[in-house]
Amino acid sequence: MAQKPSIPKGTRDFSPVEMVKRNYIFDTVRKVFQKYGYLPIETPAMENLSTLMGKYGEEGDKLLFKILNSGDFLSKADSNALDEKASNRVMNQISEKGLRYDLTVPFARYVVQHQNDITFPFKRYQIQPVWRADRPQKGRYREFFQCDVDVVGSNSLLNEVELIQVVEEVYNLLNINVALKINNRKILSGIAEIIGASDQIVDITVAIDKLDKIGLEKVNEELAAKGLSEQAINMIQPVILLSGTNSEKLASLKGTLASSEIGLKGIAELEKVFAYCEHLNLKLEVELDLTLARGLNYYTGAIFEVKAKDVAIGSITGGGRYDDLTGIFGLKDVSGVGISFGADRIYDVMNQLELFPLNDGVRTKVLFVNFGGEDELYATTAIKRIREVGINAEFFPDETKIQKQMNYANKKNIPFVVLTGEKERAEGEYTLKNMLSGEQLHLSIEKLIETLKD
RNA sequence: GUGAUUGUAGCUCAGUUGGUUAGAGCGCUAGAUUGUGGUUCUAGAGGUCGCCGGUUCGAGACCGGUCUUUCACCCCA
Repeated sequence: MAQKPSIPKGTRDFSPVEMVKRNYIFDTVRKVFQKYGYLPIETPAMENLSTLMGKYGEEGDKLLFKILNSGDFLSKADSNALDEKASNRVMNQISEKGLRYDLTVPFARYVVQHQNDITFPFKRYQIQPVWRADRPQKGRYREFFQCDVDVVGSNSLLNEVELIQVVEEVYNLLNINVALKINNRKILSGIAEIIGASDQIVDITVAIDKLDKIGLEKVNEELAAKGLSEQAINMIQPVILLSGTNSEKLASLKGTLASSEIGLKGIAELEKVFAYCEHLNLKLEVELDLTLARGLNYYTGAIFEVKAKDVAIGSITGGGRYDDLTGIFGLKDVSGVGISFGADRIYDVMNQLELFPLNDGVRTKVLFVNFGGEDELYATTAIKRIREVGINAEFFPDETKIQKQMNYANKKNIPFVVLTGEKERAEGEYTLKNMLSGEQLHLSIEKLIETLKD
């Protein structure tokens, strides 16, 4: 047992059964992304730490996987820092690369680096794994796949609306019941502004994000613990407890935020997005949720989150608008908006609800039993013709007992088996066995292909 | 990072207050069946009880550490 190999905590192997299902998800989102004009890119698994650090907040920095420098890295490190066991100082000297934490920041880096080759607005999608060093738990892995779609170089709210359409179409195709929650960072900023706590917007959003989980009282306690005055906490109560339809909520907010220019701008943005969605007659449930904050500190406008309605697993898609992400890398005034589909959580949801269709396209339809000798060529020739018409076929590579070969077909769920021994070869025919019914037919090659086609 | 929790055959799990040679079901291999799988019958293989250390005459069981699993918190897809 001790010698048994293993994989790192929070990572997983994907066997054929799982990969067929995973690819179904990837193929579906890819198809939708392309339909809306997004094109694929890929970026390296590792980035320079300077690219990654400081983009995800303090918490995010801790969750970055760092890669040790090559060679005798310790001899180049500051011996004082080593003696003092000052992890942070030592880390800077022995590691300059890290595994990417998401796809958005590497994308911003990509946009800046390739700005002269890119035509804006630039619409791209990216389906790759990301890594986070937090403790695995339900629906949380250390290595997982994100499917990102982003548009950069356009301020238009049409992009927000389009992404909502993408969400609707993807989950419609996958047959998952979802609700999209939307908020706007500008409204949150407005709220912080009117209570005179603009610098504490992150604390405030993090706290009110927990309303569902811990309840109003605890949220208020947390706000107080963060140093908000009683008066300030009182002022935001109506905001936290806002209810009604989206337009009712917005109307009420307009009153509360009347004196905040930025707050009103956020409201106007949401109004337009809602209006367009209504016009397009989207079936997707889109709900304004002021408790939706999201920790990432680079969002500046819309914030999205999608939850599966039938499974409790946290959000399965998230995103938002970021006005100045490329600014950190030296390219000003490029606004972007994007969302990320969490493939692994979507998989978990679909698996739990048994939503995966039988995927016949990836299954072998017919197995030829190997009789060896001259029969091998006879079979190989027939298999070539069967494959030419697009039917998945395989030939058992070794001449072993038929029992074993039949069993192989059985285990792989192959619906048809062809027997081509001396008898068949002499008659120029093929014995086709239906593995479900057990029925056997003697057929010419033409009839065989015809039968396998339907 | 904090607090719990799990680990015995390939898989799912039994294993009494510490006591001889650690079991079951499923799966696997072989045979019954030399051109027929999925059913049935028979036989067989497969374990350093996660790892390291400690207590004891004696540890799968008790203690410490470590890794792993699962879950909550923080945070997040």
